[in-house]
Amino acid sequence: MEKQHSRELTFLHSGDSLRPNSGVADRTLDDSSDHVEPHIKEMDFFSTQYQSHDHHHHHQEGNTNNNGSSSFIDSSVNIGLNLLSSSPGVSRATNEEKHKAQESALKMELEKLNEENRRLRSMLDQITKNYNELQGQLLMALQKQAHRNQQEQKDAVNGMASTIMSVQQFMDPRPSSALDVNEPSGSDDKTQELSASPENTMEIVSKEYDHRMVQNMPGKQVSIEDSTDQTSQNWGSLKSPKVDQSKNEDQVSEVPFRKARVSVRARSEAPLISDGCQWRKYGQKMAKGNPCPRAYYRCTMAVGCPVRKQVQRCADNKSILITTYEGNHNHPLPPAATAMANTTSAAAAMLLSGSTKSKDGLPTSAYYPSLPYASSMATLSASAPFPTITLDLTQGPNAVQMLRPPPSATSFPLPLHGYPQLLGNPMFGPSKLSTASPALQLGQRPASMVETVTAAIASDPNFTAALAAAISTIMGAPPRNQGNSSNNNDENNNSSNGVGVPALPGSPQIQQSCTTFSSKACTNKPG
DNA sequence: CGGTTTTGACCTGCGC
DNA sequence: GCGCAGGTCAAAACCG
Repeated sequence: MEKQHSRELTFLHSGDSLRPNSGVADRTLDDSSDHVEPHIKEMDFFSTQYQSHDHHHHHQEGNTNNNGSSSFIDSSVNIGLNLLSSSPGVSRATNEEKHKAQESALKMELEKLNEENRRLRSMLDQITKNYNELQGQLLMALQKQAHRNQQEQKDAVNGMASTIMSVQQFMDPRPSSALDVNEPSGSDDKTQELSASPENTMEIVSKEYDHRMVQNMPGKQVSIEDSTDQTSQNWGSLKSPKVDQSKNEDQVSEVPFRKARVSVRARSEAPLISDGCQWRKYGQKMAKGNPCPRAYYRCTMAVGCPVRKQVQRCADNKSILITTYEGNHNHPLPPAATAMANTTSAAAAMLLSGSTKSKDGLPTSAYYPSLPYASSMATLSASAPFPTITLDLTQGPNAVQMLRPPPSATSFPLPLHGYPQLLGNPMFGPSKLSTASPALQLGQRPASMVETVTAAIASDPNFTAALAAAISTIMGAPPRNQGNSSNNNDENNNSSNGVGVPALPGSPQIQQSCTTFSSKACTNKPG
């Protein structure tokens, strides 16, 4: 079991080289240490892992040789084992010695375990980072494609020029961020806002985007006195759309879409999905039609952070946890949180960009014909006050699914094929394997992989959230891009724009107004 | 002691 | 205008 986690982690770590034929690793371990106890294997594996990570990707990279890398720990571990198991009949003195030896061996093991834990953590961090990076690239690619689609539609429909314009600006990383950022009078540092972190930049952009949506004007006019105030303004604007709306009739059509909602449903037994941010609960309410209370959280990572989220279990299926994010962080985010933010932002961006084109505001769904999964994302709910995107991670590979009745569990395009690294993702593991349609999902092949990874990572909600975010994003992207880009650069961070996307430490265009995991799919009432 | 959670009250929007 | 429901506030309780 544990051995398997390790393996999974290894693959994840090596990232793109994740392959179905994990048997290689199996063999390596099995051959070299068949008689060693599981936990020992684990240690061995981890350490190996770590080494390979730090130096070069030893064997995992493609070298199928099974020897080598496991010697280090094995030897040390074996010492303890031998001490433990050898010699049933000896004198007392020897026994005492033996005990001492055992003690020391156990201590050593403990220490090693601790070390391994630390290493694992760093590995997880790295993995998360890698995912984030990939995600960012994918998002960019996504945006580009969406942009293209819009252009096409634009050609087809001229009347929508203004809205498309706003979308385009939204898509364009540089201008938008540059626009608003330059004037954070109240904020500490423009430079900080600009470059400090991807998140920041994105925040700014998103804010601007909000305003654009509200005022239907290309940016910057809105004075962003203070990032905090700004965002809170946006937040407030949610409640009083009519005020802004009164400015212009044209905007009327936009108003309902000012705030996109990204609804993500995921199976989780945990009361709360840790997404890398710090939250403070500020309220709880019983929502109509749902026996489970809805909890309200506020981001406390920064003083004025306007981001809030709602958490509620689905009335139909209480194993499904629905989390709703709203607002933009006005502070740097940890990797895990970034992933989530990026994902929801991207989804919302897609929704918004698509929504701008549907003047009816009808519950349309296919705004991105060329994006198989994205198409299902951009679904608007006519009844909802805000456009809502539902990232349904409780379904199958069709994980990303917007406000649509889930297709029968049998249909399986399995985009995962294109995303080997996803196979090891806990997000799919726990949900699918344990509940929905186990066999169908990943059952036959790398099922074990998923399971093990799931088991291994399930304990780390942060990681889960991050991966969930990454996945949900990836799922919305065309498989090809993913396959290519994934391999390019896990470690290469920002500079690695295999996709040809502007480097940007973070996709500025992404972070839009608000991201929401809403419960509309299962609990919300129309109205 | 500071931060978080709990929980009832309050505010606001919306439908009738 | 009234009632309902969603969302927020804020004091008290709780926790590390």
